[in-house]
Amino acid sequence: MNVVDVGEAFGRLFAGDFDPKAFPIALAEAIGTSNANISKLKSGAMNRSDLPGGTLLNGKFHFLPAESGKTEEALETLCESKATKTRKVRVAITTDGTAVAARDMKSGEARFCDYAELKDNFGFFLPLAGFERFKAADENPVDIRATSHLAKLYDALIKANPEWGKDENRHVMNQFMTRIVFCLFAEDTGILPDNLFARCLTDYGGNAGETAQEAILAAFTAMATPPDKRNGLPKWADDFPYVNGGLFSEGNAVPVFSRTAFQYLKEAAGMDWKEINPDIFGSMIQSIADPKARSELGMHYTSVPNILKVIGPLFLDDLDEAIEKAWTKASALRAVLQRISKIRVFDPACGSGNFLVVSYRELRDREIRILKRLEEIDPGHAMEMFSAVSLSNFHGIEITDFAAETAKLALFIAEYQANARFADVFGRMPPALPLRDGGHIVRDNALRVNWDAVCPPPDLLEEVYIAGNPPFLGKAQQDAGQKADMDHVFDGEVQNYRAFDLVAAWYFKAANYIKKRNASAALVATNSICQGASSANLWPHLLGQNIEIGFAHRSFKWRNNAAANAAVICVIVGMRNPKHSAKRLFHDGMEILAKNINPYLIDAQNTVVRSVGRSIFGLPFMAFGCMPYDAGNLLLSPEEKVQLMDVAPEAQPLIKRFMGSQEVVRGIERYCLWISDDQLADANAIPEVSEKIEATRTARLNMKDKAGIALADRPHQFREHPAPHSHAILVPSVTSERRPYLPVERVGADVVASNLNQVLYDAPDWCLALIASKLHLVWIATVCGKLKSDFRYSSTLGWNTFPVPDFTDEQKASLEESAREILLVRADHHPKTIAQLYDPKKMPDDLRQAHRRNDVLLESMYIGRPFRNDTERLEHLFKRYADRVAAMKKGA
DNA sequence: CATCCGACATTTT
DNA sequence: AAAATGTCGGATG
Repeated sequence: MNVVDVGEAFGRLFAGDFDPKAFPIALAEAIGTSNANISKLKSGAMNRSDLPGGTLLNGKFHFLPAESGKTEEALETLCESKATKTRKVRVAITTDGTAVAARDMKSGEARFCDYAELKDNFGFFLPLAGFERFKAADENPVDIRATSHLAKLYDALIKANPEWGKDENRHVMNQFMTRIVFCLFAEDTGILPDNLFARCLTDYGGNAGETAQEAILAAFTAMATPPDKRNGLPKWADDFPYVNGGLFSEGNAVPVFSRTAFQYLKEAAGMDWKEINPDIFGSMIQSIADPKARSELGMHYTSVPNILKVIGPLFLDDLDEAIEKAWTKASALRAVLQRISKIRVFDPACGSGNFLVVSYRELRDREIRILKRLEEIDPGHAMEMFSAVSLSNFHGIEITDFAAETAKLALFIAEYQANARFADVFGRMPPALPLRDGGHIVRDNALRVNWDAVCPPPDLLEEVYIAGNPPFLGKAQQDAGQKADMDHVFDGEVQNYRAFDLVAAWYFKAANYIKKRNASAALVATNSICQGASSANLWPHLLGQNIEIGFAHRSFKWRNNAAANAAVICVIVGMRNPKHSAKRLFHDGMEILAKNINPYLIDAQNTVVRSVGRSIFGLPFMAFGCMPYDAGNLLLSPEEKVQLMDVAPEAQPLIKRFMGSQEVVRGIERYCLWISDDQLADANAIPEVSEKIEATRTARLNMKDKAGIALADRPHQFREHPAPHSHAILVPSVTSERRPYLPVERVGADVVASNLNQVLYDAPDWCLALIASKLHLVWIATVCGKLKSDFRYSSTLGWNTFPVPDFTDEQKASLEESAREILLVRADHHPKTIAQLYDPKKMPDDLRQAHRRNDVLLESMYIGRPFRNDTERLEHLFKRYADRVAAMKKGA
């Protein structure tokens, strides 16, 4: 049974009306209980429930049918049942046929939905079928639960108040959610009297939330109004103190509550919000409410471990070193305190403020540590000051209204929590209400505003650290506004910038900001900004202005606690003004001290490899494959080919094999129509073929780009239609990074190479020996782009720049011999595919040997012996490359 | 004309 | 659900 099966079973078994007897049996069936056990459950022999009418399946679920409208009570009964505990029940579930209420006893998470929606909630029950939901070890489960409750609340409210989901009302809805979060947090931390808000809900919200709207409205109005100006409010609302700080000042609309919405709100109120991390939940709430991030559900918030990867090497580690040095001297410690008070943190893409929150928390923690130490070594000189770390030293820019609001709230909560820790140690704390001024968050477009205006340049004693995780967006995904932003940042300063990822604009502005100032910057980015074309085109402009890379985290997989993670590989690059201190390079949990960190994030000189149209070492021309541009109309699966041959055998000469990356690597069979101009009349005479040609014409005419529309003129052909040739060497353009050698294949004239291959038409076989070498793989892996972490072969960046010595004819001949040897060994293993043959764990010994001989042979032609390791390979290749480029410049 | 790219997309396990 | 691994079309220079 797999996950899809469970989903289907839920859809099938819970489609009809509710039957209290059949329900638990259906549930048991849906989670894959064996038929034998289902019979026993039916007969009652296996039912371990201690509740009348209940059904309990050991270790799985405990079910109790609820009276109409009483699901909450029934759920409580289930959770308190002794059998639930002793029988290790995972999920308690009840329904009255209209509403469903369930609780995961392990995680504590609850789920409420309509009976009809049960099938859409099957994910909640997956643990019963043996599929555990992901939970990271290093982050707080309370955050996740809180977010999930709030997300559910948000959904339920929008469902009950469809007009609140409209764009024009979004700000009001956002504000409402922020206020709810404030209340939940405040009543658990003593800012509001204990459980005041929860009591307001249970006492005045009605049984199923009928009067929740009025009750919450009264509470909000009270908090927005000083006590002496309140009138017309119910008496109980007087318990709510006046909260200013802008949080409740503007409007105070409250939506109508459905029963489900009310349940989720009470569920959220029942949690202990003291333990909430403002850094995480802030961004998750934001993504719940932000329509753009809505589908991404917290995908892009930066986890605390990742934030620490940025701010640790950026300034915290250095600060810790200073504290360590000063540890025994009060005056030195005071100097560090003074320094901490002058540190400013600036996140130009702050979202809901998690970088700022974590930075604030870390600085306050260090301050508390120093103050504690000062009391030990210099008693009697108590600090007058409460804390020298001011929220006004934290600057942010955020484009969306709700996120900016959340950032202010999150910073306030962080301050409150830090004050509470301070009180734990020193026993004093300033009053929490009314709210004071918070962080300096500007709602604006970071690529348009002058950063100096948001975060004034540091004076002699100050330090500014830029940190953040700006949005990543490839050139093809940017909208017109974002492209205009790119123009605004780069135009006239940098060439070829239109191909950059959007995040590059933040790097550029950050580099400009820190230049010649007591400031440095580190941002999270997609790894593509340190690969291929971006390394060559972007970084020389950043490093050219007397800026260096002080530290970097090489590619790591994006990960946070959101349900669905963004699929991207990231890097973090720290930029600074030149310094003597060590340069730190992090990778796979290791840290190395580098002499220099270059734009590919390796410890080497700042040489970048630029794309060129022809090989600068005289290698044969490598062409781009043929792009169908046909919406699939000119392509044929093996079945379609057979079909076509059945009805129109005369189409045979128009059909060729079609190979992209997959077809080369995994031996997949695919065909296409390949029609030369003089075959066109024949082709059109076959109705089945002419139909496909017409379909291609129509598809092209409907394309967005001009090039596509222009191609409608010759709908019988692919975009590329190379001259006839006798054979070709194919190099897949994207392939797995795990293989020890790049896949490469030699094919005859009967094959069309798609745009997913780079092609050497009619080239000598010694080229194949080059491509199949370790040396070439190392070069490609370093200077070409990647898709995630997989190799992306580029002719202009990789092949045309690949340094080779001037081979003699004998050398070429022996390389050809070596290439054929590899092909022969492969043939011996027929019908194994390249994917199977080059699986790092299963590669056959003879093939490995053939490649090793090829490597030894080739490398000896470079330096008279094989290279010792990849470092030596790269060093040598880069030197040859740089020499060549220098020689060409001289010649030009 | 000729590409490099994808806070991915789709398949495989 | 998580891991593996390469489609397809196009904006850009």
